[in-house]
Amino acid sequence: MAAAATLGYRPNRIPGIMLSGRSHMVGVVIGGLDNPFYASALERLAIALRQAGLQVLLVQVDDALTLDSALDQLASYRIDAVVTSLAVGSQSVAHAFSELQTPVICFNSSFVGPWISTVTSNNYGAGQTAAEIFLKQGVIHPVWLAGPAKNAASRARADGFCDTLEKASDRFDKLIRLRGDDTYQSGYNAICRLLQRGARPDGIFSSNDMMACGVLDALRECGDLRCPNDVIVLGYDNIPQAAWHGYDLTSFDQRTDQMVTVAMDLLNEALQTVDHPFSQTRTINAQLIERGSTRTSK
Amino acid sequence: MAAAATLGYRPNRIPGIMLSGRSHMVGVVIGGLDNPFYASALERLAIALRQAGLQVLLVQVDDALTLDSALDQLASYRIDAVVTSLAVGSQSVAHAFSELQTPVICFNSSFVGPWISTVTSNNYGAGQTAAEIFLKQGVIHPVWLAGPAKNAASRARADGFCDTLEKASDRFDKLIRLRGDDTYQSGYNAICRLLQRGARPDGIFSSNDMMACGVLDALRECGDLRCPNDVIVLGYDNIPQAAWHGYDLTSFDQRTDQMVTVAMDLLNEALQTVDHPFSQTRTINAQLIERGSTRTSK
DNA sequence: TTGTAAGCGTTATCAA
DNA sequence: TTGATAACGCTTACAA
Repeated sequence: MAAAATLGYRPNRIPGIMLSGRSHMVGVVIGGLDNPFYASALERLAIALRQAGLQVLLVQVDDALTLDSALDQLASYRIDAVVTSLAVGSQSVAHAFSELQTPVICFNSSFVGPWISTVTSNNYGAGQTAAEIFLKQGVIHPVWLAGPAKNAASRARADGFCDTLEKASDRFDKLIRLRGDDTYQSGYNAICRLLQRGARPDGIFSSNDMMACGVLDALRECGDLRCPNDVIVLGYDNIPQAAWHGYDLTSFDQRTDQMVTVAMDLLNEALQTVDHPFSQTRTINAQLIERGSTRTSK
Repeated sequence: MAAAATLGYRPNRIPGIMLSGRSHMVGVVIGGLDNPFYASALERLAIALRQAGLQVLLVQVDDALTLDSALDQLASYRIDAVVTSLAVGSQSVAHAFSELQTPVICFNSSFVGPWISTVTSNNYGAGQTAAEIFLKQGVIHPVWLAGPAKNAASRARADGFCDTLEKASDRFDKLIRLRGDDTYQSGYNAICRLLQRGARPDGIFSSNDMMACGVLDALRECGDLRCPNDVIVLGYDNIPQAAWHGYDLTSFDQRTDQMVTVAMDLLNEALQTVDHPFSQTRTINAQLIERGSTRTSK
């Protein structure tokens, strides 16, 4: 032991990988780290994985092409599993994951396939809650600001929101549907254009907080509608900026801590059922964080 | 080949690691992903490493204890090198890195040691530039909002700023020095307290953008000073939020793209001089991005 | 050109 | 309890 210490000997884990076929490495596939929500999710996930004795092999993905080659590489390193928080995904992505023959845990995304498990926020339910808030606050001219069409979570939020609005269609004007790309700027632009067209919304539900921040800045700079007195704004993700005094944005918190815990449970289960496709879905209720952007004294 | 395709065969890279001793994996040690600057730096770094054919073994570190055990694990996986963007670091951290006997590239941090190379922003020079802007804009009551004492980059910015102010000490009131911890809230609190004490600063240089956003919100909410007419504000990092309409913050861009390019150069050099300590330092000039928070018509 | 064998650093198994 | 040996899946060097 003394000799080992002086020589700076470190046991080599590589041979063990060859023997057991388990590398104790997990591929983590991410994209869009510029959204603080994903950055924070990655941080929590990395902590949880380290505590479980697993290494994080990080793969940054911007398009489907890099994903394919990245997955090939992950497979070559004999990773035990893949965790991904890719929001935007087609069925071809799901197919690429399934071909790995390795457990895949989808974090807040919604791929389906034999090896794929999912932990997701209750997007539909949150959409319903948003609609109920609009009802309670007496909103008449509602606006829905969607994320990219490929974002399944955004679609589910829209469904819950629209279905509930329609049940009370006598109390609402026709819903205005806008589309953004989940960035601040797209939220800003969408609302500026809307106001320039002369629309006077009194309730805006944004598919995520980044766009909602853009919405709030657009309201301040274009037109004369004031939040929350003339128009209330609701976001999703509860990013740190939502709590900044300049925004004070009501938002749905996805409770990433719970989601990570559940993801780790799924991961452990999947790792135990070795070489067999493992597929489960778990849903976490988002938690409404009420702030100034919906606080009106009407 | 046909058989390989049907059976889903993937070459195994693990034996190659044993033979060559090179894993083509690079340990990336990060912390504080809640700061968008670090999230974006990580994203760019991950892309560059993948393009260089290197895998990213991610290590999330919150304290020195996890660092030690994490480095042990990295060593066991026979990583080729370490890249870190840890902002806060003592000499004991540098020692832990050096013990790895593996090339370490410090990204915007400043550890010293035989195996350690560094690429850093020209913090001192940016501090000078900030002081010159204050001079030009006729600032009389300057404020410096520092980051954590352990943050070497923040100290260097302070040095450049203070040295230049002192050279023109006849034109400035005594510099007020505040301390934050690089978070939004600490910037907000620092300025609220300052204004409550009755101070009337007319120029605030914040060690990073997160705190500067807090500063801007504090100015809006506490006291009657307006930015930029009564007080100008300067940040560092040029995070996306600095460009948001609600902040419109003048900031120094560290040009992470250039820094990543240089870091990759250093990495390649270090990987070629195998088994020999490699140590170099490169500095990148930060670029001033002028926005509304310093645009005054005085 | 094709084929065989050694070796990488561990773990695990079986024999002494 | 201890010690020798096979095995993991490739690469490489050398022999046929």
